[in-house]
Amino acid sequence: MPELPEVETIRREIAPFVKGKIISGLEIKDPRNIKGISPALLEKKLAGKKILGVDRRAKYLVFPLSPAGFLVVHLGMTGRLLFAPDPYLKVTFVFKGGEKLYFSDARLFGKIRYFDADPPLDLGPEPFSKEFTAQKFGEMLAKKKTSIKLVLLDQKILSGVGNIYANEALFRAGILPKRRADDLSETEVKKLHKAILDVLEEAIEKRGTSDSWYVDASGKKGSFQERLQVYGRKGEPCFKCKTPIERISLGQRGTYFCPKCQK
DNA sequence: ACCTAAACCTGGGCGC
DNA sequence: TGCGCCCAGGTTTAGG
Repeated sequence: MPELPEVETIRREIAPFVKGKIISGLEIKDPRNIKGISPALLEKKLAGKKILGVDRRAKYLVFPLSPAGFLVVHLGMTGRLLFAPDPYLKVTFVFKGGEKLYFSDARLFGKIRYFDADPPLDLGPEPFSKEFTAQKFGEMLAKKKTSIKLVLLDQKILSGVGNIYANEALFRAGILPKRRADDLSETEVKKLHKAILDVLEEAIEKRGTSDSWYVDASGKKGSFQERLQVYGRKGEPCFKCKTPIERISLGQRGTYFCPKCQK
């Protein structure tokens, strides 16, 4: 599923392609990913607008438009932005000159939105921003009584981390997913803070995790799935201590950990 | 205010 | 081979 590293990989790939292009229209094969605006009005709002660039805010892609407006795309779980269509094509963005960018989404959890003004996405700090310090992270965690795993998935606390990287960061920090967030020691908070940044950085370097659906805009898989240490490894031996990786459900999500390496 | 759980979706994997 | 069941989970919404 696309989390920060996957969305960032796509952003870097499509930015040079779309920047400066003028949207001439949409080809809507299935309108169900278009949210908060009718397909007809979306097309009217986009037609004739120039794309100024592509920003990433957590897992969202934001396309600022000229003379005004913002196109916002969230890939959900199986959403894709592609240079060539695939079998799950839903919406095609057509540019002046005839070039196209394709949005596909098998499970329809992705969202295409439009805002006249800067989109209010209600997100917590970006992991790579200067606001995300170990100290501030600790202050936020101290207010949360729920499990650290669920706090990492809360986009209002820290934005961009999803299920795969939450699991992996907790393994790297040696912290059990069900530990209460407000129970972590200062040392643990620092380790977790570093683990989050490290795992996201490495995953961007590897162009994301193609565990199931994710591919980049060219249709190519990432390679971070080869580096996963706990996610999806239920019953398989921990790479550090050989203890079988366990799977529990937290917040209705698959949660993987090593019962020996994580405390 | 805070937290939990259901709902949204459907392709793919699995068991029979 | 084919059918049916169940799982995957980011975000929103509803309920406690």
